[in-house]
Amino acid sequence: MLNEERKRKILEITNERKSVSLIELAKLLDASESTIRRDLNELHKNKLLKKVHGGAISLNDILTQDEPVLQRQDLNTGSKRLIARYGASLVKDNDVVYIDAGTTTGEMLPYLRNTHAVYITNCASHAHILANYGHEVHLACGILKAKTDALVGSDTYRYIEQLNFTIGFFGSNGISMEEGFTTPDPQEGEIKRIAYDHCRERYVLADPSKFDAISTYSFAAIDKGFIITDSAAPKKYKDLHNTIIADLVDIV
Amino acid sequence: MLNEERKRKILEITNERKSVSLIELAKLLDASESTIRRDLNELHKNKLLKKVHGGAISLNDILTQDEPVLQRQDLNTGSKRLIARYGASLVKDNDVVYIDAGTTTGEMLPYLRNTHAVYITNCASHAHILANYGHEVHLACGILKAKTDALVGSDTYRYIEQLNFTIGFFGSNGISMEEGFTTPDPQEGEIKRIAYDHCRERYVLADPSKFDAISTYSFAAIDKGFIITDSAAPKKYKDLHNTIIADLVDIV
DNA sequence: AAATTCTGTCATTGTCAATCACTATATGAA
DNA sequence: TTCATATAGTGATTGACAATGACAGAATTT
Repeated sequence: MLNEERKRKILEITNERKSVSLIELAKLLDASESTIRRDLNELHKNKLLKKVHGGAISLNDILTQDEPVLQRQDLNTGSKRLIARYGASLVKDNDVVYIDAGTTTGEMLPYLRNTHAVYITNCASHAHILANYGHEVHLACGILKAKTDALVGSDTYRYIEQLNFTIGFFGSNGISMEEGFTTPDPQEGEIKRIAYDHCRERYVLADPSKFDAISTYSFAAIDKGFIITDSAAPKKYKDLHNTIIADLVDIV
Repeated sequence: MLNEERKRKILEITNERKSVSLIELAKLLDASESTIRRDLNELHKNKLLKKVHGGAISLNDILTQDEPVLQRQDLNTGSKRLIARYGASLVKDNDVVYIDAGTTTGEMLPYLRNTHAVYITNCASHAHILANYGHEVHLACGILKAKTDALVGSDTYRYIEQLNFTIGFFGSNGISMEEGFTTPDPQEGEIKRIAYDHCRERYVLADPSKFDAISTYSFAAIDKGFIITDSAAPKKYKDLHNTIIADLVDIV
């Protein structure tokens, strides 16, 4: 890979993920630690990212937002990221993977490294990112919603209806015992429902704040598919037979 | 292979892949490293690509990143912009507008102000931008190509085949009397062709550099639809009955 | 204290610019 | 026509330079 090309990718990855560890960059870009280190030093000198002990963090975010809170320990072990990484590790060769729209599933994208799988999504920005990682990506058709970049409507519905996925990953605004998985937008909910129904294995990624919340549209019952969360989830949800607690040791 | 022909191919490859190594170019074009090196030096001097250690990087890519640097007067009166603005001014209420993938059509997006029209495209980034301007946007399905963000393949073909557009805007890498409108990627070409066929009014946006160039895949004959260009176009093309010369005074 | 990450160094490999020799083509004089 | 000369494009070679990966010892984090 060309030097400049690699540096550009480092920037891209860093900005996309807000923060990234040096070792991960080395693996992702198939270069030695020394090389990445040199790149980071240069990019730091040019004020294109901020180099921190163990990796780098995006500057865009520090400038626009008010949370310079990203610290070293967050590089790999932040709760949301842990859940995302666990989910991503489940993708096997030859899988046909459905990726739901939303920020939670978005966290997964950088960790989806299996290029012997096919990815299908209804989110234009997810598709863009995955394609740039070199994956085969199929994007659903339909009406594009500006805020979420999600495709919705009858075209989207019919497109997904005709497909069958071996595995699917979903976000959910609310998870409750009675109402199951819920989402605020009925249009997006309909798409979630049909996609969910067409997956053989289903995983809902949920940080603990999602539990006991109920949103407008229910797209699946709670006992359909697995919930991936972390140890801070309420006990009654952790005790469900289909709840998975993501932990670093689970991820190879 | 002719000198000029080789240089044109180097540019094509570089822009298509965003970055390419010198050795790869030498193999692809069956020329010595020395020759490619000389070509790259020249192309770099003429600001047609960026030569970096080990190969070359497309300028298109860098330009889109540096866009905010462009001067305001360039934005409105540059030849490409003028063509794009003229094209955009043709959209009427209730139009069903097809927007082709590509940088040329991308220039149009900021000038598309008619929110009483529906926009359909096969380019994820175009769709994203249009949706954020508040338009109703339909995006085609299919396989997402990383470099161009264009959707291609049989799904895309079928999706577009079932639609009818009142007006369509297209880019073209080459325009010649004999071969008509041509584009380098056959997959994208097929989509262009079917979309072109399903438009009532067709406009090809072309800066003067596109004339007398021939690319791989021909998606339409030159007398089908209108060409929008500027006064610097070769006379024989300006004399065509279906060529429109974009001029500031034409745009309200 | 242990583990991880950082800095600086070194040998290796890859790339660069400059140069030379070869070929094909053109030009004009004998 | 035939020959010498000029010109442009190409491929190979070379020493100089840049990039890389590995490693050791220092610094930092846990």
